[in-house]
Amino acid sequence: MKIALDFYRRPDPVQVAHDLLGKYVYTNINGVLTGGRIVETEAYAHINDQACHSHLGRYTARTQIMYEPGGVAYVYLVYGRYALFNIITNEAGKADAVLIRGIEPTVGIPEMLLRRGVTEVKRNLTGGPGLLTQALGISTQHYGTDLTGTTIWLEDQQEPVAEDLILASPRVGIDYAGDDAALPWRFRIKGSKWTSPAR
DNA sequence: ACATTGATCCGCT
DNA sequence: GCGGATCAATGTA
Repeated sequence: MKIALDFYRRPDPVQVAHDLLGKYVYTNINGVLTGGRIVETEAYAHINDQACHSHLGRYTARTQIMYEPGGVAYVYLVYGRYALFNIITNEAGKADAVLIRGIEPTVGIPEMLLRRGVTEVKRNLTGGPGLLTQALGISTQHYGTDLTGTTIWLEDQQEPVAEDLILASPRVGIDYAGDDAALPWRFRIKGSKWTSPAR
């Protein structure tokens, strides 16, 4: 089942990030299907969260898509090298987002190896936010893509993740956010070898 | 128009 | 465990 808009438009991005674990993300780019199971996410909120690009109503050329109704892709370049794939959540004007940080590859593995320029199926194929975008072929040209369309979409395969397998911890790489960096808004499936290295 | 800064990854120690 | 790559977006003037 493709995930419908009401899933993304719920008001709490932390809940959406939590619920995305165990779901599947697919891309069909240049006619090639690739995809995998989501094992790591992070939530960003537009209020009371200095780490979020839209915090306190910042509205710029980069962040304008965040103010759309939930269910579109927010892709941006970080450190001049890596595209990061976010899902916009909540209703129009409430610019929340969930960053997809890690997936377990399931479909189109040969193509993903090719795109990543590696030969082994191990963590550095899709385990990390800048890596899974390369593997899935997601780039900044997918900024604003409708996630209920046929280029990038998510599916619920009815494989819920047991609550005691979900690890909530502080987000990484956002020291500039002050106290908000301590919020436990990073979700991982315990024991998955496809998440970012432990910290 | 210019200077600063990252929601990261990789290679070397 | 640490530092460098590398550049678009953002803030400041």
